[in-house]
Amino acid sequence: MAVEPPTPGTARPGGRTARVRAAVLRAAEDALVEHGFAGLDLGDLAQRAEVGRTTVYRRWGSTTALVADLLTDMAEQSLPRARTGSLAGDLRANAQLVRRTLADPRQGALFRAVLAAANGAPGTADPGTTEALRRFYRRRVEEWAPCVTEAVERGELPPDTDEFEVIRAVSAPLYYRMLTTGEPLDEAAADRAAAAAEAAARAGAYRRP
Amino acid sequence: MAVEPPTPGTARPGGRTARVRAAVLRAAEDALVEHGFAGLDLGDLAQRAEVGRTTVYRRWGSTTALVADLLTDMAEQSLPRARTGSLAGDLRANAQLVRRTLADPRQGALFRAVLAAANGAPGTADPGTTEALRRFYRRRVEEWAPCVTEAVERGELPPDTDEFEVIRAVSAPLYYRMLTTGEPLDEAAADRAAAAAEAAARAGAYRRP
DNA sequence: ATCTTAACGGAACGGAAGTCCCATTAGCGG
DNA sequence: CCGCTAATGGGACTTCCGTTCCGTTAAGAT
Repeated sequence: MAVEPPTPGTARPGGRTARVRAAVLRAAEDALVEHGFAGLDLGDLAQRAEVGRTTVYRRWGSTTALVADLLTDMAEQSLPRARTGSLAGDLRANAQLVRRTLADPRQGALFRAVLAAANGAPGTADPGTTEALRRFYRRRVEEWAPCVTEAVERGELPPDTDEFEVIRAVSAPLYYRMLTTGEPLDEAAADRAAAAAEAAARAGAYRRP
Repeated sequence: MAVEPPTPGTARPGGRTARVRAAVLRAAEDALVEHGFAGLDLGDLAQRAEVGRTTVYRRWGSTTALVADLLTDMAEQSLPRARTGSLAGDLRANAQLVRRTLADPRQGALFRAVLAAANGAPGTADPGTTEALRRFYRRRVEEWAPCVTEAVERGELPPDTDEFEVIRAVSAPLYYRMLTTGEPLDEAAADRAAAAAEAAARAGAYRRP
């Protein structure tokens, strides 16, 4: 006569449970790309994943919690950074990677939906979604930060440069453009983002206080 | 035996209709601040605004359409730009204004909710919301762009500098920080955003192609 | 001031989203 | 290989969102 298990899917994570999770997360991606976060329906998801409706409700409970799980899954697939030898080249490579991701119909829609999910329901929804999003971006930034550190060591940048802030400065204009304007994310925009971040970093705008 | 009117609220926009609109939009702001866009419920809104549920559904129909109307309303309250005399001062003033807005509990939550609404439901929802958001930001950028134009005329920046892009470059890092990291939007972050945009502009990173 | 009808609002309706119950399936430890 | 039970899934049930119907109110024109 044990009470309810704390969180379903933790005691027996292998085999079927893992298969169900993968199927639902993949279905969630598809649904987010098609209908966005606002149109995410757990019942529809169960059909897509060929999984019982009850299972989806029991395992995740809410759409935001499911997005949190999806973000955790996405964070595990980290992309290796470039190593071109120069700061300009590395930042350009990073900018083009971000641009390609956001400009891709599928990936771009997914990122917009995920951002909306994490920022569209404060207080009410579980804070786990916001935390998952932060972890995702922290990880991505940490992956590329060494580019800046190396540039500092080569003497290209001031010694007390905040390497994380430089990497974020590359992505920021691309995200801002995607979210607030309808202008396309072309390669020129990515190159400009990288060039601007580099110029600002050289001028010492990202030195630690 | 006329058919349904095209859009309710257009033939008799005065008096009660205007009062209802104002009450509902204000209630929508409150609800967005409290529960975010995902928790926006038209029925609850009607109660807050002390208005018939039917009216809200007939006038706006969906939560995204209501946010679109709210954005149109917000766009009309444009804030005057600063005139400090120097590019650095003007950009700092703009950065601090944006920072203050996003850091404010009410305004910040409202902006996150609105961004989520406009970017969280692509395809399915009316594209009017996205368009309203773009108009809002186009207007804000146009309000501040003269700062950059004047700096160009004073010879502080390259002649073919894209003034809109410089203004966007000031906001971008602040929005990116708000959306992807949990770090607070302090005054130092705003000053850094302004300094970075200025340095990049001086280096010619925002020259038109 | 009066008339027309656009717009509002209460109430009842239909349907879908989310929950509960319980039988069935299949991890995982022995 | 066997047994225990975590996890799944079908179906009934409940609740609430969005729509429809229709009478009432008041905006705007004459």
